[in-house]
Amino acid sequence: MRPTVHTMQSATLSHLDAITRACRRIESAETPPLLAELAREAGLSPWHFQRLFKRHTGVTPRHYAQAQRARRLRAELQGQGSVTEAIYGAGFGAPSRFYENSDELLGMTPTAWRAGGAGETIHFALGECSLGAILVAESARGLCAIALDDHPEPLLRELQDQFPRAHLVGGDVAFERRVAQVVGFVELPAVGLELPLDVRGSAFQQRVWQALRAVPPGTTVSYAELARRIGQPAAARAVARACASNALAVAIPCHRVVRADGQLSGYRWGVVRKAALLAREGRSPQGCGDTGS
DNA sequence: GGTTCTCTGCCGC
DNA sequence: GCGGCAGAGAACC
Repeated sequence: MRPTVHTMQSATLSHLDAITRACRRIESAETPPLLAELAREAGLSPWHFQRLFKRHTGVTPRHYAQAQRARRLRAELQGQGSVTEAIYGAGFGAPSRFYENSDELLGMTPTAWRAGGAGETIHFALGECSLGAILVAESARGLCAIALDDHPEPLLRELQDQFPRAHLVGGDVAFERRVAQVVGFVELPAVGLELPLDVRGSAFQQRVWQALRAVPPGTTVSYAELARRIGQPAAARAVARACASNALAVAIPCHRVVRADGQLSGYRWGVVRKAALLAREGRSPQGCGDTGS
């Protein structure tokens, strides 16, 4: 667009482009392409390409390929073939390769996943709290969604998008008590939430969310600091994306992540709610930027 | 259990 | 910013 900025940004832009192409390449490949191959296509050395890839995506090319394979396995398991066929179809060299890590990949055996996962039942309920409408959803493994909005309708649509194949069950009286419990927690996060969480995400996202849960109420942390805490100081942007992908408001306290200067950055469920949550925890949203690093 | 591939720290240009 | 090496470790067969 503007030729004057060309020299400043072209390197970064072409990197992003090359990494995006590499991602698409990994996604479409039958078996994961070699690092050297991806690097050659990006016009970079394997070492440098590997570093760039991780800086921008938060994961290494291999991790990305593994996540891709896990996604493909879930898709294969939706089909009619045997579990073994699905495992081979997803790109595993042998069933044993998969079973070594099945718990990490699916959280259960593939047969159980197929039986319960695809036709999974998720109980949900909508309620009201001081922050507006709230939706709470729970799978057999634990709470899988806590979401906030001004109105209940978008929350329900969002839940349907999040679990398109699941059997969503609302209006369950027993479950209403669970919602009351969660609302109580949202009103007073310091009391803690003693409920199992069904946290679904990539290995990287899981690490970020785990680090978030270690941030105590009444304190805040910057994206950069959070990136440091998971041992990837250069991955602040990827950390921010992982925070934004959080499906469990307040339980995974992404509202406690603020910009390095203490200003509030975005919040999936609205910056106003983020400010309210922080104020409630005894942390004024501004002028407290020192995250104590 | 050996081989191949990946990843990272470090250094040089 | 980028390339390259060494060494450790993971993944694979």
